[in-house]
Amino acid sequence: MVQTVPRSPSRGGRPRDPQVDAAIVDAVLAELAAVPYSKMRMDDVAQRAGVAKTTLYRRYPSKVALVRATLEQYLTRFTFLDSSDVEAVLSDITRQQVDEFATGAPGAALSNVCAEANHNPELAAVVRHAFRAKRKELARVLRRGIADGQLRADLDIELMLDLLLAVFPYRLLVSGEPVPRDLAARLPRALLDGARP
Amino acid sequence: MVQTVPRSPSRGGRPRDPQVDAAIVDAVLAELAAVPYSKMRMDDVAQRAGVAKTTLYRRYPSKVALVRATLEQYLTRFTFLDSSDVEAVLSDITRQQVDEFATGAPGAALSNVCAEANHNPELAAVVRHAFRAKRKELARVLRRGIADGQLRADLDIELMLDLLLAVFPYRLLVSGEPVPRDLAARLPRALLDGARP
DNA sequence: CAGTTTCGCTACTCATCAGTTGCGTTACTC
DNA sequence: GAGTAACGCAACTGATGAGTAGCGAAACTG
Repeated sequence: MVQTVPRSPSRGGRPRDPQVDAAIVDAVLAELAAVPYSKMRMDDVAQRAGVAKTTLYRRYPSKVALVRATLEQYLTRFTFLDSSDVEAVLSDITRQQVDEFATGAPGAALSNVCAEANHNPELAAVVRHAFRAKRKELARVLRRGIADGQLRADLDIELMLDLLLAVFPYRLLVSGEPVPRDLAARLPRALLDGARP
Repeated sequence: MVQTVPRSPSRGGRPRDPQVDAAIVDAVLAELAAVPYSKMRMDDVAQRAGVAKTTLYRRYPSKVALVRATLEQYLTRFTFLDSSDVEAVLSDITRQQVDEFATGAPGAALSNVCAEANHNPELAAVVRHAFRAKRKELARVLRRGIADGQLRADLDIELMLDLLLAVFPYRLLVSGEPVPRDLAARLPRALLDGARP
């Protein structure tokens, strides 16, 4: 867990402006949506946040620390639907992915970070930790589905997880094709066709 | 189609060494397997190829031109199995992908280029052209499978293509997990489970 | 042979950008 | 008020790396 540079413990002095914190995070996400990590410039982040570059370095020791902290904050937003209906849970997951990846800056930023993470261990750790957590949760859903007879007993769970999570990044990062919104419904339907007992 | 810098048309003079051409291509693939595009240095390519940097610039006007030309050459290697058995064709495709992505420098280079292509239109064009060609060919296989009754008539072909091609890049670029070799068999099997009439 | 082009080598130019420094100002605490 | 830390601003350092220039030598053509 990357921390911002902490204030020195002694009290007193002008307090940090929390609006500045928020503005910086937003600016990083916006910049990363537009350019890859390697081309994201600290000057641009500062300017977009309406902040001096020195202010960035008062909070984060380096560019990578800034991005890491921003990502960690961003990646905690995913949630899981609490339902015993496997198809409902999976549809909800894919719908969230469509919302993230198909539209808006954060999804584009995430795909850019994935691209960079390929050879930036610091960022890879953050991204992979988040995706692993998601996989773990999803695996539990599938095992429960097997236990109560919604899914085949010999289901290839690991592969199923890949298929659920792979399509959206693939379209953004590799094929470059747009992500149609109805994919949120088509994906779990197609996968479950082969997964029922 | 990026060309090497052509020799001036007048004949005479020392001919280009074709071994140098090959060494350069190999060196680019090897470098790109180790570092992302943005960190690939022309000096390193030259050194690995056992060639002077000026020699690179005699053939390619810029870094991006060098990488593009190398990729175009590399991406023409994929082939399709000529068989009427859909599962056989799909298994062959996934096997080729495993060979490419799970092992060896070229696959790692490709994933690195995919990462860079995310915001480098010049490279994106090359990669996407190659993947689009592959999709087209695969779509034909699936339609044939529907026509002769191997596959369901209401199969979601587009989604099927995504699922066939997405898993390997996903593992490399996003989840960072290794690509087990038996995925080549598990993937088409799982997909066909839900695709038969 | 003369002419031409490739090639290795060394050294250079030049732009970019992360991170720093110093200073004046502002907003708090005691 | 005095002390302290957050801010903006502007100028700077220092490293990195794409692309270039000039040289001497090697390899071909006529």
